[in-house]
Amino acid sequence: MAEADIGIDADADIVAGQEPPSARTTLDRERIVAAAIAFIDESGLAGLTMRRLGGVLGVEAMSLYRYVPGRENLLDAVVTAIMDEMRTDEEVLDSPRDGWQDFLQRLAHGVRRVALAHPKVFPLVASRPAEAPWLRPPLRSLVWVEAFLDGLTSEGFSDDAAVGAYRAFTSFLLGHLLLEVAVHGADVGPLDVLDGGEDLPTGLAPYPSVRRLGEALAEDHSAVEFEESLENLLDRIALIRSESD
Amino acid sequence: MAEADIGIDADADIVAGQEPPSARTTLDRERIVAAAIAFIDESGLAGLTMRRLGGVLGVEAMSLYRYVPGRENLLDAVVTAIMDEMRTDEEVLDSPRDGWQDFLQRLAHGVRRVALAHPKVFPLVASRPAEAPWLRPPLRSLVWVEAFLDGLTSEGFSDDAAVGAYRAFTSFLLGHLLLEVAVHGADVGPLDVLDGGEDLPTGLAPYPSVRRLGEALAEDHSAVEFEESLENLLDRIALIRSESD
DNA sequence: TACGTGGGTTTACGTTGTAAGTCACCGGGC
DNA sequence: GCCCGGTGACTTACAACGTAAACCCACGTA
Repeated sequence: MAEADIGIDADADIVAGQEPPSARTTLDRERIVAAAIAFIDESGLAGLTMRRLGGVLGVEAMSLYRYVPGRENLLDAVVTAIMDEMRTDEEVLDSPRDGWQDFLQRLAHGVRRVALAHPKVFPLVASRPAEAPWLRPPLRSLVWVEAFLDGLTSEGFSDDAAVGAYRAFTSFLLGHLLLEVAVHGADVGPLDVLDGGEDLPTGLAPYPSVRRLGEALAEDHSAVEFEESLENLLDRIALIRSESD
Repeated sequence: MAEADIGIDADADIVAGQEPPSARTTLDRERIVAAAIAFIDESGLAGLTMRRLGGVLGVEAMSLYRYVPGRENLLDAVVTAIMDEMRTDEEVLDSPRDGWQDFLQRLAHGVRRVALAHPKVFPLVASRPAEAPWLRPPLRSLVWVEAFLDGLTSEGFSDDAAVGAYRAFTSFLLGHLLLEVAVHGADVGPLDVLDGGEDLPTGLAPYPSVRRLGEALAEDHSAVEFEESLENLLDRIALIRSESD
């Protein structure tokens, strides 16, 4: 940043009407990816185009291609970037300190925080093809996979038990968070507003149970369900651990 | 193109070489949706365009719009269509017969069969926005939601218990099947072949655990994991059931 | 024979991702 | 001072997409 005021030089138009303080340094990959995340966060994945993304960065679409090979690759970068946010999450540890349960609890909550922080981005984590079978969503970063496996084996898990735990853990997180984020109004396109009517009584006469339970079904108990399911998962993992001794 | 020689009457080509009895009558929504599913099955979602889909149906792209409002709507139709396949699945019951455990077992396996039959389509089930909070993926059909809820309440579940079970059930299925289908090579684009090398030893020196466990991680134990997790889920649901008595 | 209409085609437009070429500036050797 | 390569943006161009609108033609019916 820095060169706030420009005296004489050619950037007169910049002086005219731009973002006041920070401003027009050069582009770089990180800034692009961050802008993409912000864009998806508020306009949805469908609304993200190279031209528009260039737009918010004050730049022509083609300029992005100097730093990003293409849109697909950019989306990949987006998913790894949001998972990287967990590295600055104080609650998440990179290796067990107070036992593996605590370790996994923190990790799970970290992922959940990421998902809730970016509900429109999170489905990408699941739908992007993984380039390797060990990079299961939503833990799509070698760093975290390594942390997971190493963490558990250091806590007395056999190799097989660690792998089994990894599978169960990812499967649980993916399912729960995807649904939580979806009900939270996730993937809705760029500009569609949900009509004010939360009501249901349209043509579901033939579905009496749904009709009767509709209200209960609409309630959002994600948080407690998450805790309970996670607790249950940890029990199962404890079992896996003890079985392979 | 296509209808190379036309005799006198236009139906000559039909006589020539079509599906024996039914054949190239007019288009209709069902045929279009079926073609879309087949197309995605073998070329991936990314490859599906209105023009190409018209192509395989021997018709111009715009003709589809007489039966389908647009691509988005078509994709929605695709997901409800594949979930409808379960209705012809003999193993799946539409109401409990030998207890709710059996009922849910059959339902779960039915969904799994659908997912495995259409690995490239299944992610759509998760990523399409649900128009109502009670239509949680992957059970994205009122028919099945009703069957689920009614089935459980008829087996002595309280309303709350049925709803809780529904949430746990969908969340489990979604997570597990999405991952199973993903490792099975799901969303890969239209024409990218996975390179023959299944090996891993590229640049993951800093990840010793991943390196060591890579082989184990690549193994596919989805089937048994599915059974075990499902068993565990049913236990949890039994608990939910008894708690709210 | 005339007609309306259902089912398909043609044409056209705006938007997308991206390959290729171009131009403006800037810092460093003579 | 001058030149000059390189970097970082812009411009142009193209094929493909989704889809609106107009059209066209063969048919069943009157």
